[in-house]
Amino acid sequence: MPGNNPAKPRKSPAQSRSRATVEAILDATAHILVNHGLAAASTNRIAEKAGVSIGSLYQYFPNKGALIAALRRRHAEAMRATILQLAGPAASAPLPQAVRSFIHALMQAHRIDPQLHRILALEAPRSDFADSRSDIDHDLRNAICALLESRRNEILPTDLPLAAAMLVRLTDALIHAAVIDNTLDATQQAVEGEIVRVVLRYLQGKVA
Amino acid sequence: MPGNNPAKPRKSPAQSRSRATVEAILDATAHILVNHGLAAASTNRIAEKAGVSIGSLYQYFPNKGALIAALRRRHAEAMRATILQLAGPAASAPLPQAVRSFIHALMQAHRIDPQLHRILALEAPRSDFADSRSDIDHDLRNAICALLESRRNEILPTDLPLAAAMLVRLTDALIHAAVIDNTLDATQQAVEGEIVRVVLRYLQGKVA
Amino acid sequence: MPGNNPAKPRKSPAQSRSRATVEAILDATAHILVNHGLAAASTNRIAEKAGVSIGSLYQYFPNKGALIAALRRRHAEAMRATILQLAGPAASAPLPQAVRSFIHALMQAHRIDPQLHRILALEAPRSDFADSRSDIDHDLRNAICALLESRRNEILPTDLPLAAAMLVRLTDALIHAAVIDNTLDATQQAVEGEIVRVVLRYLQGKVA
Amino acid sequence: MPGNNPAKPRKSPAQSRSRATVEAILDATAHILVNHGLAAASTNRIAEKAGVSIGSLYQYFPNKGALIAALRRRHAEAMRATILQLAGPAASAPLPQAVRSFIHALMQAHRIDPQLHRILALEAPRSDFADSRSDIDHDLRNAICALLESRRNEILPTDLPLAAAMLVRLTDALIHAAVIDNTLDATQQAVEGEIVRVVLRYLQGKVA
DNA sequence: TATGAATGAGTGTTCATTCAT
DNA sequence: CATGAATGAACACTCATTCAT
Repeated sequence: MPGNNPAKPRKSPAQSRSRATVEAILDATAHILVNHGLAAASTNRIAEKAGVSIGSLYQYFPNKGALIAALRRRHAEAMRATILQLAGPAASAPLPQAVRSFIHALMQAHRIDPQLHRILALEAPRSDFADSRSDIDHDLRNAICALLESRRNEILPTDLPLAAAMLVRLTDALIHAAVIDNTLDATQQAVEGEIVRVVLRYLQGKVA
Repeated sequence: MPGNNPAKPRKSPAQSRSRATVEAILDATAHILVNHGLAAASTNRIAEKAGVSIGSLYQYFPNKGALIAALRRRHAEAMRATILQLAGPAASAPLPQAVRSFIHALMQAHRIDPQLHRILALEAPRSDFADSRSDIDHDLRNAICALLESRRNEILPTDLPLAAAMLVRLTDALIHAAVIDNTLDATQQAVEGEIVRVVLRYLQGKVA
Repeated sequence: MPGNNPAKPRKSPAQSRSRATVEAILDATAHILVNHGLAAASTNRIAEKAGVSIGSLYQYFPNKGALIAALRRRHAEAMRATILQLAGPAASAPLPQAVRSFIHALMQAHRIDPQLHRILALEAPRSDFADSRSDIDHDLRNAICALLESRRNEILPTDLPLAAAMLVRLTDALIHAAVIDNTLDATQQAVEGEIVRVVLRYLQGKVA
Repeated sequence: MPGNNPAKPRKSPAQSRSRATVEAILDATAHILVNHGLAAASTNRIAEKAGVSIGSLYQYFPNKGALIAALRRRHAEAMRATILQLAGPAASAPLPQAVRSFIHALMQAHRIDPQLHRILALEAPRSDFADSRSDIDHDLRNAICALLESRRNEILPTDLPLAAAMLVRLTDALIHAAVIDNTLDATQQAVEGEIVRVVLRYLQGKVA
């Protein structure tokens, strides 16, 4: 009998409705950010685009900053998942292969929604709330630092935390240039190879 | 016409007054951006700080975007001058020395007004695509590309425009991290040396 | 009909549940008014505090004004009961004693929940003209008028309805100052004595 | 020649324009408070009624509270002037005459704009800013206390500060009842006489 | 009958920009 | 040319109330 399924918890429909609303709001936010810019992303416009009343938006997000932060979190989570999936297995491979996998994973992660990534990374105010960008960077830094330490006798740099921090910034900047700003006048494949070379030469003085 | 001296004056005092007013407005803008943040930089507040009426501000700048753009231009010009002065002479030095000078020049340029640079680079909305940041980057890219080409037999990369573009982005990102965000947990001297190593190993496979 | 006991039950549990819900809502309203102020007393917050859904709140009260009015009524009823209990027996006492008892009863009534009384009396918007404050004042006025008339040869005022009305306002204002606003810079005991003197001198020209 | 009068200071027209705008805003505020109540007095509505843009309103008042406070101040000033003018001369008269003048002055002051007075006294939130009501009460209390002290051997009360405070509250409440709420069922003249009697009997045990 | 997600008119306030003087 | 009073669209956010479930 439809409409009276005792297996489903009573609260479930309400929860799924809520979740759908939240997703619609986040989707609308991303859409407006990407297509009209941060300045155009007013809460009223977001609500309208989401097909939801402004009151509903504020039922789920206490203020605009929290909304942006949630979107940031969602996006960061997607990137993190991609990175983990693609780079995780390569952590124990020989260094050149590990670096190649890592760079590839980062580039793929940046391809999830490059325009959104650009706005969240560059324009959205950092001081708002729960900066997930620094979170992901921090995790990455730690992971890379560990990876370097496990091979400290194969590599040239001695201040490993510094090397790790620099690698994170460096790769991030180059990948942004390649994937997001497209200011490198070269195919993304070519750039990927060149980033690998930058990193391997920095770490080992050679590529192979 | 009485007193119409075609040499230069007559108009000059007015022009120098104008220039002084423009400078006062730009100074006030920079001061407020640095000390109170982008959100506090309203045109009325800028005019007040500059000791000028809001009407006068709009006599010199058609809108707020033009004001920010002018400040950006002025700041970029100061950086460009610093870079030219410090790195120019080293262009013909041996590669390691040239790289060292270049990196040092870039770091000094970022030390002119790091907080202003941060806001202009990351927070202030760029009004149109033809902005001064890409200008300075473009010039830098050309200069470096020329430098690489004049030593194409000493270096490993073969796609020199790509290498130049990557070096610009890479150094900029690392210098920002060191000078502006201070997120590298190391002294600026140490970072400067490490950036030099990244670049030289990328170019030559070795530092010396 | 099985189990249909005509005595009282069947309906009673539902009614008592209703009453309990209403009481919970009124309690929550009073609590929020006293502890967080009128501005914080939103219907949603009241419902939450009462452990009831916002829908249920509107099942029992057609709108917010009715809710406040009900709370006002409940509070007035409590005050009325206190006054009746404390002042009733003294109605037939000699005038000075009667006045003393009356004033004391009024002060005690204002001590039931002074903070709530303050908000209901001063801040909460009165929805319609037929409010309980005028009710209690009206009853009081009549009672006092009767008391004065039964002693019209002992007292100075001749327009007894006017005297009664003035006494009600006068005592109310002074008790508010003493118990609620505490703006008299004197102990409540001292104020009570002084109010008695004001009243007795007005009625008799002397205290004893 | 019209439009070029060098006798008038340059800033004068601007100042008079400003003053007119401020007055218009305060007038509009008072009008809306009186005719539509506190709840209807939104800043946008006030600006509209004043024939002024909402921006202008905020040029002269930093927030709504300051606007209400300014209105309160203006009204209190008018009342204070009336009281001073009518009661000032009587301060040195014999007590009965002084009391009569005082009460009369207070009643006249409350007749300036009774409805506005009612809203400012009862509904407008006290916690906002510069509570002029307490100011005027405080001044009154001090004035009356001084008056009582100069005649301490003619009067019955011994705690003069308390007596003064009570007289202020008492007269205020009775005048409100007479002039503003009109809940005394008597002519204002009759009430005025009766208030005088309350006060004189309290102070002297007799009226003459 | 109870629930709570959803509504949307309305609030106080800001600020880039204009224009009469 | 300079002034600064004036503008008003726009913003982030609230809350009494409704209604599908």
